[in-house]
Amino acid sequence: MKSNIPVTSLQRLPVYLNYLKTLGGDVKFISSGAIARALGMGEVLVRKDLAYTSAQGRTRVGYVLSELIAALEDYLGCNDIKNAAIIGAGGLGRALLSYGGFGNYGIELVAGFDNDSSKIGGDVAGKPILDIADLDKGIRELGVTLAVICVPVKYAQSVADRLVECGVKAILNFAPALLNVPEGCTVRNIDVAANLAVLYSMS
Amino acid sequence: MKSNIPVTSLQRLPVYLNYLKTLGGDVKFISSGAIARALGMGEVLVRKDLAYTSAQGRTRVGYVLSELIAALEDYLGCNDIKNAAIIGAGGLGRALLSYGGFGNYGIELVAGFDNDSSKIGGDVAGKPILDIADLDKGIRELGVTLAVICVPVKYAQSVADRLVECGVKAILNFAPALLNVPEGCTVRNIDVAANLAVLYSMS
DNA sequence: TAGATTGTTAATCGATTAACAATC
DNA sequence: TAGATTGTTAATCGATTAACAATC
Repeated sequence: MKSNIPVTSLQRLPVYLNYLKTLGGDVKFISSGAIARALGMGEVLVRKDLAYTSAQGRTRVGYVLSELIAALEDYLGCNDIKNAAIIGAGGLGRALLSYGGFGNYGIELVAGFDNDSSKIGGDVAGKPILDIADLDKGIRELGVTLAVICVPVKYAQSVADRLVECGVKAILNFAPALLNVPEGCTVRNIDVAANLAVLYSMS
Repeated sequence: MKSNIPVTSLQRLPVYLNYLKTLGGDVKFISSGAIARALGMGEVLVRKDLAYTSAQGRTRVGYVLSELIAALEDYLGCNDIKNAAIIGAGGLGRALLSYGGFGNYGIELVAGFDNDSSKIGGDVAGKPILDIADLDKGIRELGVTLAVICVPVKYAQSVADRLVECGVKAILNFAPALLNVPEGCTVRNIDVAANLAVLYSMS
């Protein structure tokens, strides 16, 4: 959808946004050089990345901080509200339901799903836990387009199939499973243990 | 440490390992082509990646599955036991303490740390929750070299500083903060909300 | 043998960096 | 004006892919 931005650039945009938001209200302008120094990157790369958005720098001055933040938010779709669901209300699923950071990107968590009858009907941080047997109905009725899979690995593929079937466009998968999904749905796996092992191998 | 393997290759090794482990006990050999097809990648890339490990394929046959798994485990250090701690025993921290997947990579979770007196002295999944005031002492005594930061963003940098001070070599950071650490310590941030937003932008 | 597969060398592709003109 | 900064074009670098010799 996002024309021709490299994925690597796209992945850096939230990093810029995050950093810019930490700057106090007295900062009005910021240059690509200053951003680059703060983030330990090359300044040309910063300018190129920012150029994919609608941000416009001013020569001799840099970028107007508020405009730059707005451009990044706009590009990342933070102003389009998107509904998301957490599938699996175990420890991780519940932690994510309680996490407030999704709102920064226009993502609204609308429900969790689980198969445990002691959880179904309850809520976490105000978000209802629904019966995973009603996943399809719930996803459709709530207009969910993003999902996070936090179910045990053996259920992950069937959950993904049902999500795709219901029109979910992007899935973040915490189960250590390779999910097979058709074109039109984007999946990303996050394997915390593997990440830590790789970090260790790098050090 | 790992000579000259590209980070991109290194990050794929756990994916191969995971896939290979799902293959039933009746599979004795596997070719790079079969792996590539299953994972949707190019077969030359698979061979190149595997060549960084001690794996040796056999012409006409492929790799001996058990040998290949062993080579990957060896390369990723799954046979060196490394002690890890989770800093912050909120929802996410506790979920990670309960997660059994670390053992696959030779990572042993030895403790959680928190500042909440109602949690200190307790345990999660058999792992003790220690007082974060004693972080330095605990990390040193327990021989922790890997850490996962799950504390609120405002504490993240100071926790990181203390971890580095105590010799922690790799940090996985779930707080949405840019951590400043010296050479010799590797940090990786995981921002679940940003990941989901990027996925959405890609679709 | 013919065919399948590995491992490596060369070619391609894409992302990052360097150079620089434009501008205020 | 001089200097700082953007945005873009060209060069470099690194990772992926293609080609192919070796082998069983």
